[in-house]
Amino acid sequence: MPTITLPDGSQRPYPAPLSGAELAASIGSGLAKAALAIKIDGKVKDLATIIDHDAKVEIVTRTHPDALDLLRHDAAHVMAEAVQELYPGTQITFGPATETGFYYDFHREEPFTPEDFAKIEKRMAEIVDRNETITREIWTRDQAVDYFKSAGETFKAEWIKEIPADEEISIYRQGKWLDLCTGPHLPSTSKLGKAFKVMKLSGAYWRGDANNPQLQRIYGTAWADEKQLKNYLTQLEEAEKRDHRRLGREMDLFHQQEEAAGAVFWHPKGWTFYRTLENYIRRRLNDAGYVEVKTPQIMDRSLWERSGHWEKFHENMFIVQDDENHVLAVKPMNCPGHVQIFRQGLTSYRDLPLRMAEFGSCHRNEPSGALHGIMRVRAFTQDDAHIFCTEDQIVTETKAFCDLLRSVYRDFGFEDVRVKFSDRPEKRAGSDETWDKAEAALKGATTAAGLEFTLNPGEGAFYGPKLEFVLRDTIGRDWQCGTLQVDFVLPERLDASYVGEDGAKHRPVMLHRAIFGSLERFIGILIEHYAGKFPLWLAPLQVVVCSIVTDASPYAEKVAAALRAAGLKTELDLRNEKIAYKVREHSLAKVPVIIAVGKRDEEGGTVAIRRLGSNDQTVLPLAEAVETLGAEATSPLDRRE
RNA sequence: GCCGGCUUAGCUCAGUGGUAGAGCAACCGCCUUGUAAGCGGUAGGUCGCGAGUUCAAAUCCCGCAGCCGGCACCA
Repeated sequence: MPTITLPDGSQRPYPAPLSGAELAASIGSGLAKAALAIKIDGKVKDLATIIDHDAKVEIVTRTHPDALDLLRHDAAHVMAEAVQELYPGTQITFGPATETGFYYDFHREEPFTPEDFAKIEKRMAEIVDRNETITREIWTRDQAVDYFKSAGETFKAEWIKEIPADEEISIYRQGKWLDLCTGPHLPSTSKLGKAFKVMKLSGAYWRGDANNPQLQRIYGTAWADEKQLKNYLTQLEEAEKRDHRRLGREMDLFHQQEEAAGAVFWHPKGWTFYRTLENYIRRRLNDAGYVEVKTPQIMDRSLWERSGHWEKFHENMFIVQDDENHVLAVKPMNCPGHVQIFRQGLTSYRDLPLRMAEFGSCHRNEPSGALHGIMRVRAFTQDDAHIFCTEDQIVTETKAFCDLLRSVYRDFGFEDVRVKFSDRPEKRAGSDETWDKAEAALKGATTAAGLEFTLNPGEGAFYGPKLEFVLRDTIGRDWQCGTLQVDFVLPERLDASYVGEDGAKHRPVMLHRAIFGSLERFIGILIEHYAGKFPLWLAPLQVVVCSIVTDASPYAEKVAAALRAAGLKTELDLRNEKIAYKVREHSLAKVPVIIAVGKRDEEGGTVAIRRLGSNDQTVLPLAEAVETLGAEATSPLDRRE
């Protein structure tokens, strides 16, 4: 005798247990038709699920927040069925829903190619039209293993053996096709609809391990209706337009070339931007009580051996050998160098915390497949610093860092910042006691800083646990930039010590921390975040002054000089071209302010200002324009006061 | 590093075995112009690199590199 509570709060008693489909039908025939699944006490289940107890139940239709996951998971199954029909001998493995769609990993000797996509999509549409009923069955373990083995599905068979004994083996059948799956699923393939598209192809390792065989992953996207699909595809195009590699070229910021794979050639405008960023953070660090240092690019192997980097990372380090057979390494990080500075002379507890910063130019020999524009490079610069402090100071230093970081991110328009806490990895240095201490300290400090975090188990650095700061850009993508890592290991290994109040030697704790992470990557993120349309204070070129007629050239020069005197990065365009031509060109180059001057302006002492993204102009007296733009170009550093 | 794709002029791209093409950009003229492309002309390429097949290779085969999309990695 279940009593069912619906989302509107109404309660319905039923004389006997009933399925989700029956429930939907009892509420209305329209709902029965639209129903895809039910959500019982917060869990999405098949429509065929029998409700035999009092429960809160929602009918999941296409517009329900949980519908997309369901549709996408079904799209994965429908695609797998299509692929197995089209390419006999292909083995199925896993196929989950993703944030924007789904994928399915297949094993097949012959590679799929993008030419297969249309064929697969067509067959998927046919399977939708066939309206195959989807049913759930519970099999015994042996039955399932036997079945998949005899069907030649070795991956599935292997997987079943590893499912914990107390879990049900559920099989979903649609038409002649079936898959091992926990579900839930739609009642039939027609409910999927046709708002899906097979998108791309890639390799993926069986169970995510590079030692395992490689599978072929086919990705697709799926939506509740055609409009959503179209909308998503448009969004992809928009994201492509703000690709930093494309904008970097169009805005003449930087280039890369194959003789220096994984490195950046900064052009004048790009380097101006870089320096703006560097100077900004330099001042923020200075204000926060950091000192800046510079340590050697190349240091002897022995130092890297002592620090522990050699053992763990030497394959990813650039190694050099000199004439006298010394083996050296180009620095992949700055911490060992900073410890060397710390070790010079005696340090008192009164000197702590010592916050040592460096714009450290590092090289890491990243795997070729990892490189990506200026976001993932082999030569990069960190806004790195190490805070040498006592254990007691971890909490206040962590809190101060978190505050600084959030304030910096806000200056770049990033309001939404999340924190991940990564604890001890399998391969690590230091004793379990040390790790207990480090993890407890960092957790305590994070909580004290008023931050919420999600746990990222086993993802810590080899020397200590870490916080990772993830920011969200204007188009909703997440980027991990900042980090703070507690390290009890390196001071020990490199023998850093300070003299305590008690006159005895103690080990300092090191906090490794960065806000941007890598300047190169952060610039890439900013380019995409702003789509190249930088706020005035960041723009590497702020104003272009264009003459409308040649006779106005002297006045244009005067205007440009006045802007430059006010500190604005200004260029002159005196070319013999129509003003519309110049406006178009500088707009495409994403110059934030275009000033056009002709005879009228010269006579009136005015300028016509056109802002990027606007089709209007504002005519202002020159002095007023200089003042307005000058104020707007002020760095947030000077606005703060 | 692994899987798949790609690489032709500065950029975007056409060209599937028979003398390398287009648009835009560049350069040179004309035009003196009021807010997103005025007009005309000129120049520009060892078709990523190397080796092979062929009378003949941008095109077919092999190797390598780089890039793109993922996977794995990310101190």
